[in-house]
Amino acid sequence: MATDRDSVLGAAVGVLSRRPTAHLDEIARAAGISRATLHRIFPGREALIREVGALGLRRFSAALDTAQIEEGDAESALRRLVDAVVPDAALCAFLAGENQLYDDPEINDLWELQDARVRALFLRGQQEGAFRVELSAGWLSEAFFDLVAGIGWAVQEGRLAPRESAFSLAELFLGGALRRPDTR
Amino acid sequence: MATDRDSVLGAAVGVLSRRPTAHLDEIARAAGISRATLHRIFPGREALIREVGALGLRRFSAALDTAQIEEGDAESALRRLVDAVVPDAALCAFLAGENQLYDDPEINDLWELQDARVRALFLRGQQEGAFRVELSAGWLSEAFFDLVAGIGWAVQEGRLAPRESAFSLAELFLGGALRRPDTR
DNA sequence: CGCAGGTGAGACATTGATGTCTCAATTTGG
DNA sequence: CCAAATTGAGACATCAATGTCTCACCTGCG
Repeated sequence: MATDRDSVLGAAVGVLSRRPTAHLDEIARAAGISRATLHRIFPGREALIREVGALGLRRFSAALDTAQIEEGDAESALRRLVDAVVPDAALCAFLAGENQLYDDPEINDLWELQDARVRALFLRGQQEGAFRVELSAGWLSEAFFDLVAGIGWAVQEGRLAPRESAFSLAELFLGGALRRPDTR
Repeated sequence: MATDRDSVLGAAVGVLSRRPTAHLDEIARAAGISRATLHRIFPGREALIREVGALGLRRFSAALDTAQIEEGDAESALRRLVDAVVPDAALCAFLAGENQLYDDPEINDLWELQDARVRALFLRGQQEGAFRVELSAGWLSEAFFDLVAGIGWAVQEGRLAPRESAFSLAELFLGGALRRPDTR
């Protein structure tokens, strides 16, 4: 039963992260069920969207836990976070595109909580001297999420190999595009 | 007349980049005109969306021209591009969120053209030894656009000061989040 | 075999946004 | 000052997506 819901949610993510306005028909077909059954599982479109959003936030939160971002040095913590979050990049892409979700106070609070954890990581890294202080922790946090979403889109549309995605994200975000003349 | 269209398009961008599904009522009000007049200027919602998309691509193309990205060393060219594109970041945010636009072959071709120019810039930079070769030019190009869009959203929602936006974009994208132990 | 539960297909009704029209009010231009 | 043109407000019609219902069918199970 729970498996059923989750598999439907997974299919919904695949469709909605690309086209947030996809019809229920399309989502149902992607999930391999009929529109009637989709309605039996989720009372309506709004409920479905909210469930997908909630799933995304749960997964993101779980990734923060898995990566233990509060532990160890900040750079290593961020690298662990990249590895933990990349598998759910499509879900993050959905979250990034669906601003409307944040009208819901419950969703919004949950998001604030996770975002605060990421900001704290960057702030800690700045205090440790690992991250640059010229860029605000808030912007680092937001840009990180933008790039995670970008990874999700690129992988889904076949522009980026899944195997390369974690490396591409971590290296660009941490090291930037410029080649370092020296480097240890 | 042309001014009229453009000012309406500007207002439409402000609304649509945040909520791509905003009603025509809302867009008309944001533009300070009635829904009837909006309809007189643009035959329908689809036409309006397409016009906004076309405007975005024209502006982006103009930014590439202004920055003369084919001239000089790649890093400087990219810094010029950042300065040129940041004022139109909201428009880029709209383009990034409206995947549906790329169903239109005309829009899609125009996009391909601009994207190719940016990719060429990164490729050139890699050959010059300025940009890292471990990251594909395609990914650099895409990530750059993701961050431009992120700048657009962050500025619009007041999370980032407009004055800081060009700096934040250029520094994060070029130099990454890590503090460089030495630097030149 | 027969029954219960769940599913898919389709037929509706409903709803909300969009497209179209009219008309009075205002502005523009001579 | 008057005529023409433009606009805003509102009343519809239209249309597409959604929500709801029915019913036949299959599947699993006793």
